[in-house]
Amino acid sequence: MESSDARLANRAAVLNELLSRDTATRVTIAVRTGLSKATVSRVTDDLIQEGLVRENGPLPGSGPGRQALALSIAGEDKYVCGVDLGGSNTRFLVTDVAGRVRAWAREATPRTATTAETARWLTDRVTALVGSGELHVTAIGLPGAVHPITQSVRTVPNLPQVAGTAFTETVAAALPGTTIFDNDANVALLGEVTAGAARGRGTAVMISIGTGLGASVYLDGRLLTGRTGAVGEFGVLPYADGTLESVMSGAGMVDRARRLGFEVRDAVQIFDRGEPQAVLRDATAALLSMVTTLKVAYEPEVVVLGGGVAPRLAARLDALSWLLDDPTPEPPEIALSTLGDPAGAIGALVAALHCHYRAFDIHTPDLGGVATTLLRSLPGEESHVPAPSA
Amino acid sequence: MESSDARLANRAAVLNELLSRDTATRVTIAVRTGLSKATVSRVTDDLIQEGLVRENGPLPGSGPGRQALALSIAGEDKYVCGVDLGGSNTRFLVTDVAGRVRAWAREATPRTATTAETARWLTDRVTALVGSGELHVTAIGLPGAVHPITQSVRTVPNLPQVAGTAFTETVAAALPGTTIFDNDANVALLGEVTAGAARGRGTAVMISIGTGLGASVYLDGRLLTGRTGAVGEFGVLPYADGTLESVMSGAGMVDRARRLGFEVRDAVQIFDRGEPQAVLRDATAALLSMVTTLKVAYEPEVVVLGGGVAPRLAARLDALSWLLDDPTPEPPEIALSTLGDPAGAIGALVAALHCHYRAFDIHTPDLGGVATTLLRSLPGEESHVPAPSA
DNA sequence: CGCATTTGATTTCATCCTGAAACAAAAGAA
DNA sequence: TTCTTTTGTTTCAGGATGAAATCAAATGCG
Repeated sequence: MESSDARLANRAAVLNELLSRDTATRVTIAVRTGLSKATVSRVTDDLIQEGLVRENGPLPGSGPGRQALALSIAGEDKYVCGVDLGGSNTRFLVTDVAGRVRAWAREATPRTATTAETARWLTDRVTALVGSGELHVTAIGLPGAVHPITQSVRTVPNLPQVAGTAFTETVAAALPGTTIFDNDANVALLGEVTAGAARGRGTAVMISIGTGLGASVYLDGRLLTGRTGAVGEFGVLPYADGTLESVMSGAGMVDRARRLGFEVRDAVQIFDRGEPQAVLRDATAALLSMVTTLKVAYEPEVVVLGGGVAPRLAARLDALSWLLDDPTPEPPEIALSTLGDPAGAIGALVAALHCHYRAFDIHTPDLGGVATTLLRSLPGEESHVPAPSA
Repeated sequence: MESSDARLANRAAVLNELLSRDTATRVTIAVRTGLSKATVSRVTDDLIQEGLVRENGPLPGSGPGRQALALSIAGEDKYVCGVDLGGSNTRFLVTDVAGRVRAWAREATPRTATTAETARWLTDRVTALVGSGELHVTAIGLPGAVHPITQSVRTVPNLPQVAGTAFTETVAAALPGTTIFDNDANVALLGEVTAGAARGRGTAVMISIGTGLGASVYLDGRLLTGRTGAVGEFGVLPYADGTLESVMSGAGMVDRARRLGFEVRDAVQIFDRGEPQAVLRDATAALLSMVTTLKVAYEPEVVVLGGGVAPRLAARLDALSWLLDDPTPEPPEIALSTLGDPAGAIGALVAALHCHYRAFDIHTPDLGGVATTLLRSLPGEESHVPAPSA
């Protein structure tokens, strides 16, 4: 199938318009995209033919004149899935291709399982959540560097069974449709850029402080992964007599506290107690150093702090008021993740949607509208599996 | 003037073909670009109408058949200029819009002059070198961060008189055509990417170690400047008890050596003597640290070392064989600048050419051919001013 | 109730651009 | 001179767009 360049751009424009508003007609699309009514009509007809768009009933008109036909994204039974496979918990999110939520879940990750068992567990959960729907794309964020070409996974201290290509290949083989993998920090940032703290920003950086330490970079409208997917592994950089990760990651802080003779369960506890002070002070200083490096490296508009420890760290940052003596003319905003823990699953879902439409040569730069309506359908419950349909 | 998208792309394809080969005909262009003969003919006629392309005499044919008409970039009298305004020396390079060298010069920068005097000095030199030609674009690299929108210059310890907007505005007002400014490390990297050590690479990073310390980033085919032009100022990052710049820049090394009681003229002398060892050791370690940071931040295909000290440092790097124990799966190549000191002027000239053609909506992603032929016309002489033409 | 008005969607038509193919031009070879 | 070969132009069909005319359907007013 070969089509002209302009045609593809117009298809994308029409479809993006449909994705961002929940109700649209041919005329409103023409006005918003700047295309002529004729072109919109033709493109729309094509999209309907291809099954990407559906003509709903007539829209009740407000004034005189013919009733407009409501258009919407078709494919209530075509599903995409976003997964955030974490070191301790895993979140699943299933929507149709318009981003309408179908099911979600949050479960403990089987930490001691083998590669095959973990893969089986994950695909079983996805299959169960998808139910009778037709799964088109699954995007999985996981705590390791994912090679963008080979999909091989590296450096996974938290979840060693997914390293290499065995896990990704097994999962991809067991799931219908396309399966893509990416670093969990990357998909979390994609979530924040699409619908969270970095919404609408052209360039943003996210520091994810969980068990480990990760950074991810969104530059001029694209996630920066690097040739091997290792971009953002700032945790390995030397700091003091260790690495940044050893000082400011959750595991690193707990480790240091224990060596000082403190009994601690997790990093959050350290913050809540305010002890050991040395660990807290060093972690804050390390974060400061990391933000400085990120600033020089990318000049982001905003630095998003994410992960379980982030809210506590942010409070300390404010106390230091380090932003005030920043000599940079236009310093980045510092923001907390607004999506919180589900950011990864939401970002993975956004990646899955991008992937789905890319297969139709449709570039979907802004899924902000989709993601926002999606957010409203996600209450705090742990999981939701739809009743089996007839 | 409004034109279709495909038309612009084809214009660009034809013109890029002409820029990269010194001799071309309509048929060879059609073959190389994949366009049809008809389209090439039409586009070429347009370009000739606009004065961008010229039809030269018939090309002596090798076999039977009609003689082909040679085409070439028009505009022998339309000039562009690249300037590398350094802390101690300034290089000028003037070519026509096809990159054919017209004049060049290297002079000591007037360090104690005022802003107005420096601007006057620079514009006088450019005007003299341009002579009777028609200057279209001047690109100037200077040792400071240049705000990409306001063109305001920041952080210029080496050349304080160009800070702010006074210098850039004065120069732009005094020179005909368009004048653009950028950081000197950025234009040097543009030179290396176009015709030097990073030729043809999609992503590359350059560390420029001169009096000061600068890094520049070329990512996926574009120079990364950041919102305010401050991307790459890794020199300000803290290192040991100072900053990276204080440890591994030329000025910083000299300063540290003198504090240790050594009498040194410049950093090169420190390397040649091999003393003070502490200064050398720290500088090497700092470079190592910087390369590690750059690797994590961008995963470049190649790291280019430039600036006067670079060759000496590179020798030490080899001795450390630090590349061998690099745990990264695909570590970047480390390369010395192959353009050397003129890299900045060449890169500035490339930027000027890009700018010139961009005004015609023609994107020139690869000026490698132009820059290479340009290199051959640049012998080691200090300057060359053309004889005044009638 | 009939008809003008208004708004939505489609169709028609002029325009622009491309590529394939036919055609014209020019040079060398037999 | 005539044929062959290569270059460059012209012609024509095929897509695609936008403006405008046209068709379609709903409201409101006399």
